[in-house]
Amino acid sequence: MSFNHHDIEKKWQDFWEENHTFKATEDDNKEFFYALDMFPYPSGQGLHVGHPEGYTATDIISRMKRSQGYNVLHPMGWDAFGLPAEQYALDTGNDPAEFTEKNIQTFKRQINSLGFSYDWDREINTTDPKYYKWTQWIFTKLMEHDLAYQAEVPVNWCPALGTVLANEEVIDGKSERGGHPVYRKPMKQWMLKITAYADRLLEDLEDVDWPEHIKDMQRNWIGKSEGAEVTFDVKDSSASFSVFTTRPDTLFGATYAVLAPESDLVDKITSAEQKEAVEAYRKEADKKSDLERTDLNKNKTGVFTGAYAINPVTEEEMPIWIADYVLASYGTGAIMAVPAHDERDYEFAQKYDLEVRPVLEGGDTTKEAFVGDGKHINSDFINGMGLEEATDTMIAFLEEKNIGERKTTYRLRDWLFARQRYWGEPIPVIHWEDGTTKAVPEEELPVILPKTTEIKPSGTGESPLANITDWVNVEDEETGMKGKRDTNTMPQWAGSSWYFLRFIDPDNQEMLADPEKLKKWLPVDLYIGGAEHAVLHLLYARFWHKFLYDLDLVPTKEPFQKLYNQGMILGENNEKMSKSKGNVVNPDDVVDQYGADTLRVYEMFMGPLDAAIAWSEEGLEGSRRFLDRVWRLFVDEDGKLRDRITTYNDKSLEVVYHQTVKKVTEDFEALQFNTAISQLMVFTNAAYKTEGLPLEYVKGFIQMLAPVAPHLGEELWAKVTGSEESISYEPWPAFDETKLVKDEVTVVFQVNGKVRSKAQVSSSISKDELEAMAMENERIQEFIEGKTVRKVIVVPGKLVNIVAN
RNA sequence: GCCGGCGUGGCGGAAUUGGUAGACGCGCUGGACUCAAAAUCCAGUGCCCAUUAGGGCGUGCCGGUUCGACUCCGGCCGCCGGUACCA
Repeated sequence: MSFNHHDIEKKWQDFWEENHTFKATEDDNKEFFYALDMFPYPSGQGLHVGHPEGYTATDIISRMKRSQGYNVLHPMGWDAFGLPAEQYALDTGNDPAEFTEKNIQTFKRQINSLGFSYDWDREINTTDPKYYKWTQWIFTKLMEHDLAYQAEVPVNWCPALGTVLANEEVIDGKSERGGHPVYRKPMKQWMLKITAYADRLLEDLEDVDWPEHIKDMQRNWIGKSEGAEVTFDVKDSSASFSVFTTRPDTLFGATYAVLAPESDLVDKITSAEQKEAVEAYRKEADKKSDLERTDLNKNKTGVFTGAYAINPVTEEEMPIWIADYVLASYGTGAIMAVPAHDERDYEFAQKYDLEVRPVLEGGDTTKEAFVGDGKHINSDFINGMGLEEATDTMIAFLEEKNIGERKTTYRLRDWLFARQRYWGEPIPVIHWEDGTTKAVPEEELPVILPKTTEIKPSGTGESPLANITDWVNVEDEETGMKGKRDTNTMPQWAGSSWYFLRFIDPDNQEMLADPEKLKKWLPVDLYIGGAEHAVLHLLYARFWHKFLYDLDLVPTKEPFQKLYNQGMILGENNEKMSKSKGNVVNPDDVVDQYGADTLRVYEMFMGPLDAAIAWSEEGLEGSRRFLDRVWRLFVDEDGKLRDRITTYNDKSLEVVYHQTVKKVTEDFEALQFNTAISQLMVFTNAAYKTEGLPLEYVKGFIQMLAPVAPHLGEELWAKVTGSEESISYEPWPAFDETKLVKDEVTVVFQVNGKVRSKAQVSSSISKDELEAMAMENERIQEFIEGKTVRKVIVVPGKLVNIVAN
């Protein structure tokens, strides 16, 4: 007889709900633990088998921590604004709010069917005005502190659709839907000045317990780079321009300069003869998207402007070119080219026959650029110096002459925060007829997203909100001044940048969260989610958190102390699961056929949490078999407790039990669930081979199993103890260090590093005794006969190695 | 190209202050139970040679350090993830 998962899973899910078993306690005598999952976007597809992997991991930790006497905050919510709902609305004419609500209900049902211990009293939804009031409020605070500003930024404008498209909606310069041409068009956009926090976002990575590769990805994204800014005068002109360089020490080798084609300076300096060529080139560059410009980087192109810059140290003339290998958006949008010591400049110089002047020893600049360190040559006052000294000397020189300075730049750019979409948080701003732009005051928040039956493109590039004139047009009650609401909405990243704070105090009407409560729960102790959010979500959330920290609204510099990324679950054919490949596993089917506990055990047992591993139906069956085996160990065919369970302890399971408590506890803590489960199996196998099962061990074992298989855990606990309480708050089992060691251990005897014999010995045997035993061993004697023993290595309790020749 | 990670049986994976390689599971083989099958329980299972006893080989490849290397060092090969005219 095996257990009926349909019955017991329903029974305990109902029990937990009725008793609010997982309502977070806030007892000041206990420690606080915050275990968080990246909340999902509730897509129409429903839950994927990948979702429960991370959710199960945090759930196991949450359940163990409750047992260990912590207050545990383990919440769930919905990141429910997003493009798919809007596209669905556009296609079908349905309300995205209704569609989203339906999806949420599906997700919630599926999540609950898996037995996660969420405190649903704290459920939040980013599309709920009670929630996004505070998202908007944070935006107004950012405005107040000059961290939100408007700028002209090019967008993907599709005239045929009358709308602006996201990058992922543009394929080869055409709209994904309809294949219409897409152009880059400058539009006024809200930007957030995340660059003001670049240094802190970089430095504070040192303080968090995150996987090193994720930290690296963030470091690369921020892309701090140190060097100097140098000003160049343009010959026969009052104009000048600055360049950023990481190698100011090579200034003597700068033989030409390049401006980004978009640079305003180009108009001023281009000579009459070159005007036509320059204009033609700029037009070409304009057509290319950023992606194309960087993609097609093998073949550099450019045009001479006819103007010359003066090299401030050599005072020689340097031709000024424009080329799209120089990006307007990085540094100053202009470079000094040192072809002898920069690969890109070298390639360009070769193509257009520009001078290559080596200023460093080493390498052969007739063949390729030399980018290493070397003694400076052809460089006047820095000749003979190495990289560091030459750089410092050059910067000192530039600063003294007032033609340059030490400078740090970042790859990180400001956050484009506006979307020309309907389904998002409205930007809480009014543009008044007197030309002023003001944030909506706090008491008028939230600015509610108006309901509409027609979500259609405005045709102007503005969001569909522009069509809703009653909503757009406002009048100041006191002064009668007229104004228009901003029709932009926020990107999906907005709501997810602070949701972990709201979980701490989800119903607060007065503020985003009570500081006292934040102090207790923050930072998040464990945050698990997919690696696809390694950069953007985590960087944005850190930025907002630091901003709120500066306003004294949150108590910690960093939001997430420990981060972990679950891996991907692949299809049985080892490929990414997708409908087209027909290898998608639906969690509903698994839960129906094998039960939630089986799914949880299987996903944790597959391998390391962060690995990408293929699904295996046979492996899944094996996990169910293990749970059945556990059930039968304690329960007989009639559903009665087996009389093997006894209060008498014959000690036959003592060592393995204490080892199991130690290993499971430590492995759970380290998120090594596969080896923890393996240890539970080891105990089960040992228990099958012995007569009596001490009650104490049975209870401890069930407690360790329960975080992974909670329904079975509760059911067995009720049967074994007769308790009517949940197992959730029973104190976690402890192990006794002195009982971990067996009296007898197997040692191996080696000759020249090869195992030749084994022996059972008392674990307390001395080194000398062990050595003597080895030397007397018959097999060993055979092997060392006629040889001279050179050395004997004895590792107590492990081995003896005899070196002989 | 650069950065990060990985490479262990038929398969998923264990084992790192250097000390019995292959825990645990899957699969497979045999046995018990059964009229039979399924399920279950028990046993075996890295590869090669050998009837056994036993021997040899073995953690991507080549080399090194060491009494002893999956683990440390040097050099290759392959795979995965991230990222890229970032000056």
